[in-house]
Amino acid sequence: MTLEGRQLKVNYAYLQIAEEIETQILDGKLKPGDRLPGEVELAQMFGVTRSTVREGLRQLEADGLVHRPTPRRLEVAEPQTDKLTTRSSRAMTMMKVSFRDLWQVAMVTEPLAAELAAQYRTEEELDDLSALHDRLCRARGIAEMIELDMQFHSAIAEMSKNQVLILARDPITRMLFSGFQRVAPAAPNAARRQAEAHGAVLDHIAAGDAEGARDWARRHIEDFRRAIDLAGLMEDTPF
Amino acid sequence: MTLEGRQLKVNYAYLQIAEEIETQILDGKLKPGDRLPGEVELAQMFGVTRSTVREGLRQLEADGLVHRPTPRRLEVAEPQTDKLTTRSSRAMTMMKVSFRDLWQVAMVTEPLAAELAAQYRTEEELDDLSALHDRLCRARGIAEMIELDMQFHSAIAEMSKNQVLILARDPITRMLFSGFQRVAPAAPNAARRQAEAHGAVLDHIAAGDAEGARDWARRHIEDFRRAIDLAGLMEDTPF
DNA sequence: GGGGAAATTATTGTCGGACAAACCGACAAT
DNA sequence: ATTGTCGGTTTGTCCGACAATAATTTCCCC
Repeated sequence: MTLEGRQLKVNYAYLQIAEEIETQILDGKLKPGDRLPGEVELAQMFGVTRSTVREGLRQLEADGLVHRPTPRRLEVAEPQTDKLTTRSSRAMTMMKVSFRDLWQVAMVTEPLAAELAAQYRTEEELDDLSALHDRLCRARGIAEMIELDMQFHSAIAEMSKNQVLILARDPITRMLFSGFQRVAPAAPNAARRQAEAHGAVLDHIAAGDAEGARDWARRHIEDFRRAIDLAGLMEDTPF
Repeated sequence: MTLEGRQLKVNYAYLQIAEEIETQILDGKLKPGDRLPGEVELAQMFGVTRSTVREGLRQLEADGLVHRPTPRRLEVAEPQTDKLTTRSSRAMTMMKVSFRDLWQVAMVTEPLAAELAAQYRTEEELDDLSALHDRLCRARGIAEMIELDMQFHSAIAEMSKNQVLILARDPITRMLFSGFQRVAPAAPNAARRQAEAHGAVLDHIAAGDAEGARDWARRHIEDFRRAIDLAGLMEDTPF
């Protein structure tokens, strides 16, 4: 027979504290915005020293479950995408994802975002997107163009009203574009075609034509690939 | 002119330490598996107290950048998806994502996974997947079936060899299935059709037919939607 | 009486030291 | 070669303290 040696976790005090507060947050007993007691009080509540409490709080803080709007106000944080996004990006850099991996996924997320945006966009968002597109057309430097391009895509994702999609695609496009930055000089006339594609996507979203928006978005990302291919960066690890 | 008041972040000592170590890890000066000095030594290096070092380490630990294989061995961790996954799931729970959001994204990730799996699968993986499918066919309880179903999908994602996709889809399917668990009883004969779809996906992956695998995966997820629709859970917030 | 300035209080970040428990590595014993 | 023992380390936790500063209260003036 085999004795299963499940790793039993020692319950350190600071971890217990972090877990306790975490469960209370996830169970909804503590809601975003709720203020937490001071460290001394917490220490008394849990019967440990302030140092121990602090270590636990540092964890929760890093987890993004609590935050300090001002240095001495500790409250339950509301889930923020950017913390998670940077974390994901970091993981991706460490696991040395390839350009191809990023592109393959963007190839399905961006068209989906466009498709949904065409269905759920509001007039106001449409105006913003249009303004963004104008700025992009007038942009000069390559770095600026890429930055605006990324914003354009993000704006579309926001319009989809799909939190999951927003969360999932953000780190991906972020990395893709930041990697693209080093390729851009090799694809000089990508700019015009890019502007063209953006315009088409914008039009279809404005018209509420989901399929059209999706198809143009797909074409746009495919185009992206061509530029990367041209630079011979598709295979190796870009970061 | 406008003086932009960019929020300058006060650099607390424990944050500086965390950042310093973090950058060294991300820059590759410290590689996964590298052992870090003890806390006292770190304290001396940075010229702070051990307490301060500890708070910084707690942060890095929560970030998943370092970990302790054994309590007194601190080393650079290699990026682990599960830490990130749970974090994403937590964020999604808190932002109360809807079933629809999850489904819409799964609707593109799962077919992509199947498509890539058909191209890059190895014989060994194929055997494993097949075994998984057999187990699924013989499974009795609903909970067990759902668990195996999820594993089936994860296995396919692994076969895609696309780290980005794996990272992105994991929290999504995890939530989707865990939510599905409460719907399942309402869709009694979903099981057979599910097994059928799985079988078809498996066959196409085995045959290296990317498009066939993709289409069947899509059909499978669509089917999923029907079950959820049936339970009237598509609109509201499931978690 | 209300609004703003000054003073007070509370809380945080950091420090230094201390202790028991546990782990690690090596050595001895069977 | 496996097991038991031992000492040196390192960690988890604790205590107490201090300066800086945000938060709160008090006070003053209009």
